[in-house]
Order: sequence, then structure tokens, then C-alpha cells
Amino acid sequence: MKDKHPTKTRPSRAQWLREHLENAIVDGHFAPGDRLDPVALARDYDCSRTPIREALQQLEASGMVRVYPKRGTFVTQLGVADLVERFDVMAELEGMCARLAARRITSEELSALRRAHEACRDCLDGSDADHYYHANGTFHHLIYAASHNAFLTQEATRLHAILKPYRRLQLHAYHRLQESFAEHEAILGAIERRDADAARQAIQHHVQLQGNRFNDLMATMPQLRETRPE
Amino acid sequence: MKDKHPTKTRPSRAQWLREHLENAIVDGHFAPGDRLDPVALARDYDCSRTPIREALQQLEASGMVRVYPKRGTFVTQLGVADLVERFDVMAELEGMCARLAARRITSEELSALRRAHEACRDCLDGSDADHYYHANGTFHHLIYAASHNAFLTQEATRLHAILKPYRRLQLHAYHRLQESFAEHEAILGAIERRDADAARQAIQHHVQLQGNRFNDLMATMPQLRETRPE
DNA sequence: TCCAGCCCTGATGTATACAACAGTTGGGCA
DNA sequence: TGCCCAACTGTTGTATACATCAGGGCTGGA
Repeated sequence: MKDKHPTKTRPSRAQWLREHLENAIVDGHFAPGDRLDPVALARDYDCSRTPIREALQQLEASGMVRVYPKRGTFVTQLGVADLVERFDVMAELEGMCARLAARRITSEELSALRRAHEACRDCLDGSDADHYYHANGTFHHLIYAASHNAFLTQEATRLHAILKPYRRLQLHAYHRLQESFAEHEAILGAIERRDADAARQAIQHHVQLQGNRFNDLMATMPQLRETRPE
Repeated sequence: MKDKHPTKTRPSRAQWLREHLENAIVDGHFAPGDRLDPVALARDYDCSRTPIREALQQLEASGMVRVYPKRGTFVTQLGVADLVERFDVMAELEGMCARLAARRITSEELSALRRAHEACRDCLDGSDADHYYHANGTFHHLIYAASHNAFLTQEATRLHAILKPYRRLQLHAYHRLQESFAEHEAILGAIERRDADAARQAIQHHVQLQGNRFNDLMATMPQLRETRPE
């Protein structure tokens, strides 16, 4: 077969900005509700508004930001109901990933997953929430990839990124790290046993629990909506 | 509570173009693989390249088109493997919709769903494939909405739109309409009985069958990749 | 003092001009 | 005659200028 579009070219300025801004949002540099001022960003990144605008448009399409016409662009601020909906869908997608992963994971992928799990344990020992946060992301992403469904992986990754800023908020809850790790263990065990249904159930439980935990957290601090990073 | 951004404003030119082009692609005006020439579109719609570009960028983010840097923008052309992946995810999402719909559907929504089902039957009698195609879309969308999960509805609708151009190809297969209708009947019945698991299984079977059918169709006509509408 | 209407300001949305780059084609050289 | 390099061409990517519009403040009247 012939490759129809084999050319690999360096990413455009707008593309680079999209990734950069997405990371900035996911990593909490911009908080939900913050305004993204195109002219300020253009100054910061030393370019015109055009690539900034394109990057913001793409971020809107992926749900990271919300553009209010003639009003400005703001980092998506999800209400409790919105989050519940997204965690429900996330649980379903991750459940599908785990189900497929249990059937399709290769030995190399399984080794990587075990290593990621051990990395989580290391962060656990030091009660290093931020590092656990990162290792946790790796663990989940490896399961997505092990589904061997590129589209599913892409969608799960996107939704995971959207929820990441909110997930961060519940990390420091007491014993949450230990609980999370124990749930990971159940997931990994089910995948190792190639028990697709158990893996699906375990990870769905894991994600739903995150959603519920977050829901509780929101209920106890309703003033959280105005949080600014500065 | 106070509305933070209550202003409703008329959609911008780029926004309008996005919807218009999306419909044009979904309705088969542009075939997979067709190039979308910004300057030609700018002439056709009597505007500059700027809003065209923004519309195309947004379409790329939703997966409808693919932009090859410095090469051009083309309607997404999915290979067999890509389609299988997407039909799998579609089945999972629709399964979730049906499961939730069985539990949450209101009597009004159920009435609307029954009416949509009857509309399908009418198209069936006349062997009117195009109209059945449309009524089928309504039926599915009503199930999405009955899940009462706006995010899930949005995602399912988006994926449904991406697959629509390909779904069209298998419509005229012998007896497919009758089979499809019978499957709808099973889905509707399960929802009426509030049998969440049966509804999920029925619709997953329905979607997977579409995927498989399509797969068969592709296998029998490999030259289909160069199809043009003109 | 309060309200209504208008202008002003600052932002976004669009048009146009220019720059940079991939693919191509033609000429020069071995 | 065949191959390689270079300028060309047509496209996309970016910058800038202009148009348009929402919101806020001001002024005038009751």
C-alpha cells in the first residue's frame, strides 16, 4: 500500500500553543474560570493574536475552555452536575479500556503497567501527593493504551485531561492515596488474571469513587468557585 | 445563584460555517478524502479565509476533517481499522445511553421515542431508505437525550455524526432495514420494561452489527476509497 | 435622587497583506 | 541520456489593520 500523506512536518505555532496552553490549564497554571486574554498571551508568547485565537478555538472544541462571543475566553468552569456527568462517562470509557486491556495487553505492556504501579507505591511511601498524582496518570494512560483501540485511547485521554484540574483538588484528602493505590492493585490483579469483567468493574468503581469524593469535597466548600492561583 | 454569562448572542460567521460544513460533510455533500479548499470556500461563502480556517480547525478537533500542514485540509477518510475502533466505542457509549435511558426516561420522552419508532416503520413500508436513515437518526438521538446526561449526549451525537457518512453506505443492503427495525423494537421494548441491562445489550448488539456489516461491505469493494460524489 | 438613553471604551470577529514552506519542474552537468 | 540541484508556484501560516459589538459610565430629565 502507498502512504497517502507521509510527510512529517514541524508543528505550527498554533499547534504548539494549543499543547502548551492545554498543559498550562491541566497543570493548574490557569484555574477554572480564569480569563485567557488573547492580547496578553500574544505578548507573552511574542506572536500575533491569530495563532492564539486558533489555539483557543481548538481548546474550546476539546472542552478545555469556553468562548463567550464578544465577551472573552475562559477556562472551563464545571459545576457539580457537569462533573458528575463527566465522571460517569469517564467511568464507562475507562471500564471499556480495562475490559479490552485484560484481553489484549501484551507482556511488555503488562510489565510497564506493573512498573507504573510500583512507582505509585514509591510515591505513597513518601506521602508525595504531587508525584503520586503524576504516577497515577501514567498508570491510567497505560491501561488506555493497552486497550489497543487508538480512538478510545484518544478520547479517554482527552476526558482525563479535562477532569485533571478538578481531580487535583481531592488529592490531599486523608487516606485517599492509600485507597487509590489499593484500588489500583485490584485493577492490576484483574488484568493480570485476564479477568475482563473484574477489571472493568474495578476501574469503574475506582473512577466513580473519585467522582463521589469530589462531589463531597465540593459540597463542603461552596466558595471554591472563585479560586484564583495568584 | 447568579448567572455568570447569561448573554445570548448571534453565532459568529465562523460558528455558522462550522455547522454548515459539518452538515455538508455528514449529508454526503463532501465525500471522505475530498479536499476542502479554503480559498474556494471563501469565494463560495463570500467571506475571507479567516472564518473558513477557524471553522476547519474546529472540525479537525471534532474529528470530521484532517489538516495536513502545508498540504491542505481533507475530509477524514477512515480506514477499516479506524471504523472498527469507532464503532466499538459507539456501541459502548450507546449502551450507556440506553442503560441510563431505561432508568431515567420520562413518559413524554418515551412517547416521543415511540413516535420516532413508528416513523421508522412508515419509512420501512415504502422501502424508503433515505427517510429511514433520517428517522433512524432521530430514534437514536432521542435515546441519547433520554440518558439525561448532557455530556454523554453531546459525545454520542458527535461520534454518531462522524460515522454517519460511512453508515450511509450500508443502507441499501438487502433486508438491512427490516433487521434494523426489528433491533429497534427490541431496544424500545427493553426501555419500556425499564430493563436497563437488556436495553444496553440490545443497542450494543444493534451498533456492533452495523459495524460488522460495514466491515463486510468494505471487504467486498476495496476500490471504494477513491469514491467521489460528482 | 433615580432612571433612561446615548456615547465611549475595550474587547472580539473579520479582511487583507505578507512570509514561509512543500512539491514540482526545468535546466545544467556528468 | 540520466541525475541532481535550484528556482518557481501554489498553498498554508502569521501579522496587522479595520469593523463590529457588548458593557459601562455619563448626562439629562423627571
